[in-house]
Formats: sequence, C-alpha cells, structure tokens
Amino acid sequence: MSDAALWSALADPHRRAIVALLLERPRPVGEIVEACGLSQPGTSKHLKVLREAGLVRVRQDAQRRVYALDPAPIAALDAWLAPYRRLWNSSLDALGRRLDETSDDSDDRRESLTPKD
Amino acid sequence: MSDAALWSALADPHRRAIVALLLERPRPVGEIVEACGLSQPGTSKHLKVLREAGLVRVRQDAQRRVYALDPAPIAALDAWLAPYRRLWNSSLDALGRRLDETSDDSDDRRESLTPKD
DNA sequence: CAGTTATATGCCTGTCAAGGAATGCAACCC
DNA sequence: GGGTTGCATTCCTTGACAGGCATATAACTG
Repeated sequence: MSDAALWSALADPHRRAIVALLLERPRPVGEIVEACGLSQPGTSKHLKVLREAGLVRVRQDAQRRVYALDPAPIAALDAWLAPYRRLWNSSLDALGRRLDETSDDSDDRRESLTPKD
Repeated sequence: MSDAALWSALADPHRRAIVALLLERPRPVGEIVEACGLSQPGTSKHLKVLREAGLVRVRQDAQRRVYALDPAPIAALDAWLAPYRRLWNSSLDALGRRLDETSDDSDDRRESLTPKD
C-alpha cells in the first residue's frame, strides 16, 4: 500500500533529483528550490509527497526546515529488487534458454551467483 | 531519459504485478490477462508500456505473443540504487549524527559494510 | 476462403497529478 | 509590535494516464 506511495513518489524526475540532492547531505528547502529550478511552492509540494512516502524527514531549525533522507523506504526498494537479481547475476544465456524452452523451469543450476559488487 | 520511462512504467501496480508474473516464467498475453484481472485491451496497453520501457520482450509463437522479462532495465534500477546502499549498510546512528551536525561529511568510517545477503 | 483465436489499436471518459499565482502561517530581527 | 524571511497550503488550469468498449490485424483451422 505505502509501496504505491513509494513508487509514485520516485516516478517523478524532480523528486528523484531531490532525493539525490539529499543523499549528499540534508538541506533546507531554499537550497532545494534553488537546485531543482522549480518554484518554492512547487518544491514544497514535492517535498510533501516525499514526506508522505516516508522518503524524507524534516527537522526544524528556526524558520528553516531541513530535509534529510530516510533510508528505510529505499531499503524496501532494494528488497523489492532482490528477487530480480538472479536475472543478471546468472548468465543472460539462461534467459535466452527460457525464451526458447518456456517449460524448463527447473534450471536453478545457475552460474556462480557472485554478488555483483 | 529512458530512465523516466522505466520509473513511470514501474509506478503502476498492475505493471509491477505483470513484471512479477514474468519473473516466474515467460507468459503469453492470455495468461497475463487472466492473472491480473484486467480486460485484454487494458493488459495489452500495459504490456506496450513495459515494452517501450525495455522491461519486457516479445517472442511470437503462432498467434500468441509470449512476453518475457528483460534484465537490463532492472539492473539499471539496481545501479541507481547503489549510491543509496551506504544509507542502510552503515548504522542508522550515522544518519542521526548527520541530522545533528549537518557539516561533518567526512564520516566514511562506517561499520562493517557487510553485504546485506 | 470463411471462421476462429490471440493480440493490438483507437476512441472516449473520468481521474489525478504537476505547476503557477496568491495567500496563510510561524519564527526571526530591529 | 511591525516588518521580514522561510516554508506550507489552497485554488485553478492543463495535460497525462488508466480503463472500458469497439474494432482492426494477423495467424491458425477446416
């Protein structure tokens, strides 16, 4: 459910840009406005979406609101991605074979499953 | 650029469901229609979006079109995710400290960077 | 060739999200 | 306290997208 919020939050390029900005360091809204070239209200709205998706957190510093990334939702994305890793960890040939055979689903015997990093 | 197509393709829950279906094995359209409970035209349109995002490939088998996952775009997602991994590999305390200090960016000394698997 | 199966495309409508402009609100400064 | 700074919220308009129905297209069947 909040899965949907996460994906649709990240579907917007401006919001991905904001997230990337916040990866470097937490920033107040003004800085984000300047960086992403949107109007201040527009930026605030994007921040609200990110907030409601749980992707960012706010800390109040006088009149400023300093936004920072929350790792959890991105970790959730990583978890979503996990089952797909075998697709490119195993040789692409395997996919080709599946395309050809469509029936042999017992090919758990893959290459070496070496962690990609 | 095609990055945008990838994200917006995956932003839709039905399309994520289709992608998950195709992770198990390639499937003809009919099967996908049945599985995701949409009309056949609706399903076909989702498949078109996935196709144009590069997420799936089609193989023609008589009158059938068998769809299969293409690993590349999902790998791209994984690559996008990579810079964020440090966020949850390192202790969450580190994030807390950044929230408090906002200036000390030289905290490359993290915990153990143990691969999450 | 006529009919059927399997999929794609077009058209239409309702919904929703993005972005701008104006305004509201809270905390600071003199 | 009055003005200012920093951000959020509201209203509005416009454009994009989802989903249904009808229809086109392509390949198989007899």
